[in-house]
Order: sequence, then structure tokens, then C-alpha cells
Amino acid sequence: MGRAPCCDKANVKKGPWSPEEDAKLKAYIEQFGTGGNWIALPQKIGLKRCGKSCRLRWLNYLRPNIKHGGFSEEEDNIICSLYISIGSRWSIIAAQLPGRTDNDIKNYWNTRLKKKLLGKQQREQAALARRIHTLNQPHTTTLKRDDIEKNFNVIHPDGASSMNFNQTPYFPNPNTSGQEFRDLIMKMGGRFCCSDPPFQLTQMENSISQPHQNPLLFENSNLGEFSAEYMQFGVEDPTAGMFHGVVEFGDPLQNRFENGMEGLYGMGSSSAESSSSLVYPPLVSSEFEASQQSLPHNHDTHVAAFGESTHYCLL
DNA sequence: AATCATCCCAACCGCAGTGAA
DNA sequence: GTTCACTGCGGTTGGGATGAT
Repeated sequence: MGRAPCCDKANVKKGPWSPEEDAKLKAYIEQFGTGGNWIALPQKIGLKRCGKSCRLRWLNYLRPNIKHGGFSEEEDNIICSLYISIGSRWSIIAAQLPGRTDNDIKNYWNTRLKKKLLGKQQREQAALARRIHTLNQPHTTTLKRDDIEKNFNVIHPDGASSMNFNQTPYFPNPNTSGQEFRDLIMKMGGRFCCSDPPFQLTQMENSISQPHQNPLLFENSNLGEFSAEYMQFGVEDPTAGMFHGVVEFGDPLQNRFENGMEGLYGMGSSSAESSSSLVYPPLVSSEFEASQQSLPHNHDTHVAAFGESTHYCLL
């Protein structure tokens, strides 16, 4: 046996309430109360409404001291914290907010607060994922000789001021500032990651003999905030005059670094979302990628950089 | 100005709990 | 113990308001 309907669906009005219906319902309840029977109430008043509809209208709209809209920051916080702890128990949440109805809070949550909260969480997660990605997955970029020559003011160890890619290592100008270096790396699409072992000369030597393992450290350098990080570049494409490689940076300097990117990319200072979706400018030429396919492995010249005091070296 | 998309909120729907008969 | 009317609750919908194109 199915449940009997609460009212005759065919003879009840649905949809928005008219001011006359509101007035009738309000006047009756204020004078006589609900009588503990919502189903019988509309008939007593002469309303062609379902009892449930009357109850909802009274509780959510007509009863005294109801507040609509204009949720305060404090109310937002209460709703968020209660939702996190007890979920969508709207009646319980509403009980903590005088003048608010469960329906009102539910609507407010679904239409605004949820987006606000999720947006915040997504920004935080994006930042976290970005840091993890940075640490786990080297970023590949291509360095143009022009960029290096223009920005590094390269000085060869033997004193020659011109860059000769057949003779390595060569040093940028020791006076190159950390800021300039940072800007260059950013232009080239670099990223940062931390490195624990301190730089030692033997590592540099190793990196020459083992060109694919050259994590080098900027230690005690004048790079300022970039000290105690390492970076490594990749390979030179001798035919295209470009370097293709890896520049790694990392957390916890990532945030400071991204703030520094505003000037380079015109980003808003508070735009964490923008930085999360930021696309580093690609510098890889199609010619280079094609040449990479055909180049014998031993033709690759590994390029690395390190700082010792204010000196940088490309190997 | 017209059309379309999105937002917002009042109201509805159906299920579960409760208590009286 | 069972049935059923009623209430309360949470999910969903419909349509007006507003904004974008």
C-alpha cells in the first residue's frame, strides 16, 4: 500500500506566492498558530495550497526575524567550518545562525560559498601541484646563444670576451647581478628546485666528464635569494646555434620567484590562479627538435651553470 | 536591440523519522 | 508490532534577473 498524498495535487496552486496569500497565511498563524497540523491549515484559511507549501512559506519567508541575503564574513566562516565538519546538515547549520533558514543557507552555499571555498582550495592545490611538479619533472627549454651573450656578458676563462662554443667552460661577467641572472632565467622559461649537497669543484669536474649529471649549486654567491639552489642546462644544438636543456628551480623559493615574474609577464600581484596556469614562453625551434632526432648522442654538448661567489659557468 | 548564458533563489519533490491509533 | 498521517530535511527544479556577446 502506497502512501496517501498529503493533498489533492489537482486542486492546489503551485508556484510563487501572491501578496494576498502571504497576508492570509501570516495573519492566521500570528493569531492562531499552526495548530500542529499543516495539512489542515490551508483549508481553514481558504488557501488552495498544499500544507507542505504553507509550512515552507512560513518557515522560509514569512515568520518574524528572518534575514535574507547579506551574509557576513563571520557567517561565511561559520557555514564553511560547519560544512567541513558535519556536511550538508543545513538545519543544524541554520540553528547556529539566528534569522537564517536552512533553505537560505543551502542556496547560499550552492550558489556562492562553495565556489568561493573551492576556488581557494584549487588555488592552494595548484600551487602545491606546481611545487611538486617542479621538483619531480625537469623543465626543458632552449637557450638562444643571443640571449646568453646579450645577458651574460660571457667571459672566457682565458680572457677572451667572445663566446666560443667549442671551448668550454666559459664564464659570464662576475659582475652580473643576481637580479639580471634571475631575469634571464625567467625569460628562458627556467624554474627552480632546491639542492642539498653543497657545490664543490669536483662536481663541476664531474659534470664535465659526465655531462648528463651536472647538478650544481649556487652557494655563497651573490645571487641573494637564489643561493643554495642548483640548476642545470641541457644540450647545445651546434647546427641551430641554440641550447636545449633543463633549468630547475624549486620550493620554497618558487613563490618569491613567481612574485618576481610580475614585472616580466605583467601579472597581477594577487593572481595565484594566473601564475598556476602560466605558460612559460617556448623557445624551442622546430629545426632544433628535428635536429635533435638526427643528432648522434655524442654530438650533444651538455651545458650547465653554477655560481661560485659571483661567478657563473656554462660547461 | 536581440539573443544566449549564467546566476540566484523561491518553491517543489521525495525520502526518512516520529508518534499516534 | 503494524500502519499511516504528519513533519522535517536535503536535493533538485523552474523561472526571473542579470550579464555577456
